[in-house]
Amino acid sequence: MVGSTDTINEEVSEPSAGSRTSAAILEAARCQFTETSFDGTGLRAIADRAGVNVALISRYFGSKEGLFLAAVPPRIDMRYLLAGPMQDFGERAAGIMEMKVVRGFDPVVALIRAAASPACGPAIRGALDSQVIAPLAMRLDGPDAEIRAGLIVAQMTGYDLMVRVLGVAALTSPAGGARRDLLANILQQLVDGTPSPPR
Amino acid sequence: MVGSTDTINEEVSEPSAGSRTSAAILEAARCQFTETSFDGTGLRAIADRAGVNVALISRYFGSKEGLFLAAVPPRIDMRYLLAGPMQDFGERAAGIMEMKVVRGFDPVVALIRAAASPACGPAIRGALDSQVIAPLAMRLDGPDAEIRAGLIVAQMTGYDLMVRVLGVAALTSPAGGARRDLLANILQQLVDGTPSPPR
DNA sequence: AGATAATGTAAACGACTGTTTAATTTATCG
DNA sequence: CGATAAATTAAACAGTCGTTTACATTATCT
Repeated sequence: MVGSTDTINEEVSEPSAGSRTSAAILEAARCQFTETSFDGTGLRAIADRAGVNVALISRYFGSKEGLFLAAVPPRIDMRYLLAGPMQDFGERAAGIMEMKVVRGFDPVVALIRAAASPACGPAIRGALDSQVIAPLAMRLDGPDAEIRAGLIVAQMTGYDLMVRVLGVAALTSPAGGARRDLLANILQQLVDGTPSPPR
Repeated sequence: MVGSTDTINEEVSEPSAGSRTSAAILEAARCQFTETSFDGTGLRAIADRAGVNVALISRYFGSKEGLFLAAVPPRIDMRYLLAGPMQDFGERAAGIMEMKVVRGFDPVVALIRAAASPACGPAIRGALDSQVIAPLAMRLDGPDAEIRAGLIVAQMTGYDLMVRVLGVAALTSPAGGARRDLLANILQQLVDGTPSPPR
């Protein structure tokens, strides 16, 4: 605080003890919120998973909500999804949806589970509106761009709900290519703005 | 139990006191489970809402899970949706999705909220598989009927999640006709089995 | 009426919730 | 080293959770 030379021998590669444990809490919280919902997760379960005392959670993150917002911030990275031409959006999106989770933490699942809780719902809705639907709608040509963007997000979220939260059989079987193509196709139709179809 | 004449003056129009209160509990539980999630709902809240003692819930329904299953049975009535020609499925489905809830109880919202809870997830997945996706897939022609049925359910569930649980702006604005037509259209494309589109 | 079963009530149960307090250990630095 | 600050701990806080128990009330029926 006095001068910059005070912490000269604190290497950047060695974080302080506090930041190490807070990082452990964050990772444990991410996995726990993914597996159990926001309401269904107890602070003790997170603390035990992180190998840390319960009181440290309140100390570092103030409250359970504060921990959740720090661990699973309602920020969805749209850069990859919106990069490149929009005529390949369906392919890109379907590719993302097929990805498996590597380390127990699935932010989408955590957010979907938290969306069921009235405490977190408003924050998630706001993030979805401003960070996902609005940017996506801006990239869509044709009429009713916002509605189509909303339907795209609905399809993708519903897919995640079916596959990753519920584990519905029809979409979890290793059908591979066909499922991916169908998903890519239907999303692309919403991007292109399906004309009133030939009846 | 002895004879059928024992309960001769018990009119069918006047239910017993027990069934009246159990009905009150059920209605209160339905509304409460719709508003709050399964985990987030306390038995006291339900009892107060029904104007009933808490202990009666355990008496009549055994446990909280028993009450939930009795109040919000994971049974989705597919008769209307599957009645009539499948070339009008999109229209019928979109019409259903636009319906507003009348009396605080929205079974779809309650089920979606409950799906977030690991306790209820399996039951809901099973019901979805056997009662919704499978019957729907059986009515679909063409290849990958199961996957397409799953995607249809994903679209509809995601839509409900966006609109009725989160209240996303892009899909709640009173755009009316356009939204309904787009939804009907995209669902119908999944029914018809969208051919690999002209690229 | 009197016995019997059904129905409702108040209170307590132990277990868990998120959070706070006070004491203790550990590290940092003059 | 001794002082100071950071980090950690165990314990307790007041609540709520779902459920159970023992008791009171009310209806049912011979």
